[in-house]
This record gives sequence, structure tokens and C-alpha cells, in this order.
Amino acid sequence: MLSDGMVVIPQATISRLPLYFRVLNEYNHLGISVISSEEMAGNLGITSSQLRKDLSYFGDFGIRGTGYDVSDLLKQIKEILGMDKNRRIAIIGAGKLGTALAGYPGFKMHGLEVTALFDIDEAKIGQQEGKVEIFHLSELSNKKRELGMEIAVLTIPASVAQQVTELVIKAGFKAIWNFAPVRLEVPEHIILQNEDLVVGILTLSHHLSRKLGS
Amino acid sequence: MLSDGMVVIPQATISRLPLYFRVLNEYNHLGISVISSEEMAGNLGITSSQLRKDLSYFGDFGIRGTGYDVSDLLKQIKEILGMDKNRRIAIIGAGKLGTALAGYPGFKMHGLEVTALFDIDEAKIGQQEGKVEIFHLSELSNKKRELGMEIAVLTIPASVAQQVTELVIKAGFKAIWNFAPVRLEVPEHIILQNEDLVVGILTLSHHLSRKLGS
DNA sequence: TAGATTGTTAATCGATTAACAATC
DNA sequence: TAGATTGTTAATCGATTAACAATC
Repeated sequence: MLSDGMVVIPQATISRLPLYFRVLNEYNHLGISVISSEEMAGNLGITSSQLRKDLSYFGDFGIRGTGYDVSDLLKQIKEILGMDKNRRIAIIGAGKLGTALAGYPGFKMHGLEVTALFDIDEAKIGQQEGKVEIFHLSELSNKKRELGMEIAVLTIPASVAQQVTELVIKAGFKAIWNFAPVRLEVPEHIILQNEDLVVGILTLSHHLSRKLGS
Repeated sequence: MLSDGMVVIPQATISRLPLYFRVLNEYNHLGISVISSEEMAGNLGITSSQLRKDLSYFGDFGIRGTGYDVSDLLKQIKEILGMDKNRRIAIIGAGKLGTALAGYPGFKMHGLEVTALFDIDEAKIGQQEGKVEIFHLSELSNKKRELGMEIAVLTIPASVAQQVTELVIKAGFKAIWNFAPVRLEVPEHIILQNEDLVVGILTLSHHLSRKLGS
């Protein structure tokens, strides 16, 4: 694919890139340097067409007749997902979920760094959670400037989520990952991703009801 | 819709039901007893067609010319999602994420109960996490029978996830909610839902790269 | 060159939406 | 009955897949 103008990339395609990244890492560790779309797709339980189509949105990364160079494709996917930017993350809400995420090993492994936690509970302010300090929410703007964070993670009660979202936007964050079970209103230019944990488990519960009739 | 034989319900439809449940709860608390699909859909930022179509997979819940009875529809959705079954959950892996989930208020609010935690770290065995006790993983079968759990949540390292999955299946669990970033192999009859937290944040990171060009 | 595998096109499949007959 | 809103059909939109020309 050549110059793209304004091609819309399906959300599903973007969601599969981390999977490609992971399996390529495995091949890399096994010392495999070239891989076909057929082989990789088989490993992931998808069609090779889908894999090739997904990659084609971003460029021509393969070699016809040969396959894909593993470490080259890894580098490309890192770039596509911004993993080369070492993005810094602020977690708002130093409760159980917030502090658990602060220590989540998956972040660092993917070029992401939790740089600060924020809360309004005075008892928590100044404490360290692993290597990450907890600041008062009123410091959000200052610390953002100081530490260069780009993504705000909301692990706060639904009742205050909209209010805190406005603070976060005022502080200059352009991307929000929202764990509160509520639909946030944000301006067009803010990138919002909802992570609703209840949806996942209720989906399971539904399938249990349906398949087992109980 | 009448008898369904083997209608396939889109995953997207099931994922929206918890949202419908939440907004209906709000109407209920406001004392609103009847609601139109137009009103509800507007509130959620979707089309009324989609809402009506989603509900039509499960039955005829509305009254033409009037709308939907809020508390009746709430009851129906509870039933569809198995929220009336009070399903019990076992969390495997009493690390940060596992213990955070054990205390997650969203579960109880949706008729789900975390009944036990499991780990292999002797230092953790016997401890209480909130109201939930931590047992040794070797007790999984016994405790499942004793406490009647149905859903296993995996909050364990990817490296042991497949091995633990086999234990979980042997213990008789029929549904698995997997937080480990790995593709699990399970028999056909096991209901598996992957919750890959890295996908969410990398999606944000990608959009940051794309929209801001940085 | 012969064999292999990509990138892309066109066909297929599935989900969303607009429109409207049914009906409260 | 007149007005409103459902449940459903058919049209539209978008994503997946099969097939194959391009090419290493």
C-alpha cells in the first residue's frame, strides 16, 4: 500500500497488532528470523489473509516468495503502536485497581511507563507504590508538565469520573483509558478508550446461562 | 421474535446489554417507569434501531406505542446475563491484580460473588483478602465442590497459564476469564473470554501516534 | 527458471441502520 | 380513532476471506 490519505483502519486490526507482536517475539527468541503469514496465522488461529490484510494497512513489510523478516516486522509493529515512544502514563485513583495497574508488568514490556499515581486521600499522598509516587490530584497539571505524561488512566468511582475527566483534559492529557463503568463525555480531539471489566465477566455469565441452560 | 432454534447472537449485542442494564438502573432510581428506545439510545449514543434489534434477539419486551417498562426490562436483562443466578467466582493468582479484582465492587453490583482466591505461595495461604480467603491451588477441586463456584478468573503469569488452565478444567470449571496475555488452548465446551489489558492501552498509544503524529 | 508467498482485488459474510407495517 | 412506538424487513455498511496476479 502506498500513500494513504485518510484510510480508516479497523479497530479490530489495531487490536490484533499486540498479538502479532507477541508471537513475533516468541519466534525471535526461538532464533527464527523469517516467518510466513501462513505459519504465523496458524499459530494465532486466524487466516493468513487477515494477517496480510492487517499489515497492508501500514505498509509492505514482507518479501514475496519468502515471508516476513521477524525482527524487522517487530520493529514496524513497535512503531505502529507507538511502543518506540516510551509513553508515560498517569494513573488517577490509587485504590486497589489503580495500584495493581501501577505494578502491571505488561506495561513496561510494551514500552509504557507508569510515572505517577494521583489521589485525593491525604493518607495516601507521598507514599510510594512500587517505584511510583502518589501525588495529590491538585498537582496533576504541574506533574504532567514536569514528568511528560501523555495517557491518563481512570481507576476511580463512576460517580466522580466525569468531573475528574474534565480536570484531566484541562491538564492537557490527550488520551484517556477509562475503567469507570460510565460513558464519559469528551471533546472530539480527546482519544478515549473504555475498559469495562463487568462486560467481560457478564459475557461469560450469559454464555453459561445459554449453553448450560442454568 | 418467537422460538429461536439456534439463532446466533452477535458478541457485540451481548456486550451492550450491561450498558442497557446500567442506564435502566438510572431511570429506575429517577422514578421513571416507562422509557422509549429513542430516549434510551440517545442517552447511550447509539441508534434506537440497534437497541430494539438487540433486545429482539431475546424476546418482545416492549409495548408498541408506549415503550419499555423499566423494571420489567431490567428483570429481563438480569435473566439474560445470568445475574439472577448469583454466580460464584474463583480467582486464581492472588497477586496485585487478583486481589484487586477480589475487591472490585462491580461484581457484587451485578450479581456476581468472588468466593475464593487461590495461589501457590505458602506465605499467602490462609490469609484473608477482604472477606475472601486465599487457598492453596491444590485445594481447587475440593473448594469448587464445597463452595459451588462456576467461573475461574486467571490472574497469573503467562508462563504458567496453560498448565493452570488444565487444572481448572479438571476441577470442573466451565468458564474461564483469562487476564494472562497468552492464547489458551481449551476444549470446545469450555467458555473462554480473554481480557487483554495491553490491547487497550496500546490502542490508545497507536491513536496518539496517528492523530498527533508523535 | 520453478516454487513460494506476498499484497490486493473481488466475493462473502455479518452487523448496523433506515424505513415501515403492526399494534398499543 | 389518532398518535406513538415497537418489532422486523430490506438496504447499507464494514470486515473477513478466497483467490490470484505480482514478484522474490
